[in-house]
Amino acid sequence: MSAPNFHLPHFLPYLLNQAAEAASHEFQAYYRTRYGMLRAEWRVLFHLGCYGEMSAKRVCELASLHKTKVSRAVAALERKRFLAREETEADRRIETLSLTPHGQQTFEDLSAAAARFEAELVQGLPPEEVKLLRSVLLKMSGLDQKRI
Amino acid sequence: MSAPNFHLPHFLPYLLNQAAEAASHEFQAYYRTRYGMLRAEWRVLFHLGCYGEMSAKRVCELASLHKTKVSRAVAALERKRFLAREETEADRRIETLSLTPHGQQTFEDLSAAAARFEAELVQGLPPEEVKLLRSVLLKMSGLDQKRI
DNA sequence: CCCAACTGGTTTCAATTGTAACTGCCGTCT
DNA sequence: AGACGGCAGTTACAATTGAAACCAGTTGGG
Repeated sequence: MSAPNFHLPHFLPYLLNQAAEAASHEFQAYYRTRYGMLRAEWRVLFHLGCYGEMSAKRVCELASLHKTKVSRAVAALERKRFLAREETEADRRIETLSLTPHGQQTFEDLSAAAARFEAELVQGLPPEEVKLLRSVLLKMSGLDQKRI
Repeated sequence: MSAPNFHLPHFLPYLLNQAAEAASHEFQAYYRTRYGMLRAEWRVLFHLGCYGEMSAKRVCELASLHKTKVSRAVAALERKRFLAREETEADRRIETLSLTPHGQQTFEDLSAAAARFEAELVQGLPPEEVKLLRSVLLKMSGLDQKRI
């Protein structure tokens, strides 16, 4: 009935969102200004870069992105010649996506940048804490369940 | 030069975003379906509920929300009779925002729900880990710097 | 074989967001 | 006083997103 004395900066979903936003900020500025990419676009690019070719559907599942977002991201990446689509023989509904050399090169630049930003982010934190952080986040995100 | 063997689910900004999204999901469904609120709206509501009346500007700073988002959220909350604005005597540019009784009651319901979702979220995790998680996120988000 | 139900992916349309320009009010310098 | 610059908050317009309808292509039961 009376105010339950709720303390906002202890609320995990809020904390996670704020931390996520703060953590993504610099990287976002990098891929936006340098390659004109949107969030969904670098995610698709990185999935193909990290895991090799796959269908749009698979990207949706792995990245927890809605199919319309992926559809548009793929269209944009194709327009910019970062990826190519190929019709699958066995099932003509499915398009196999893969990076072009240009896309591959861009992925390499971006992943190097990502590594730098991450290093900056965790500098000052004890490695133990970072390790634990990763494992907890992996569990909470459900990313540990997804088979690649 | 060659593929730096970047592993996406180890990349903290990505992990944080995925975890944040997963963690917010249920609570989001709750305030959306039950009160038709948007993200910015519950954030404004919670700031007023937790910290008492303040200006829109102050909400922007504390919540790291852009002023247009806050402006629209305030308009929506006012339309739904959750908050009231009052012109400040000293400086007529500033509007002091405060919850109506109805808004207060809604805040109480939502914060109770939030507490339940959070409990569900951390159940299974050792309290130590949760404590550490919070402190790391607090640092990374910059929320620990903001004076209230 | 054939049609209904389903699936991968796209498009359409409305709702949400971001950027930049705008309003009215305040403070200061002259 | 009065005018220039700055600030709180709003609005207009374009870009992004989400929900639902849509289009092939595929599958499975009769």
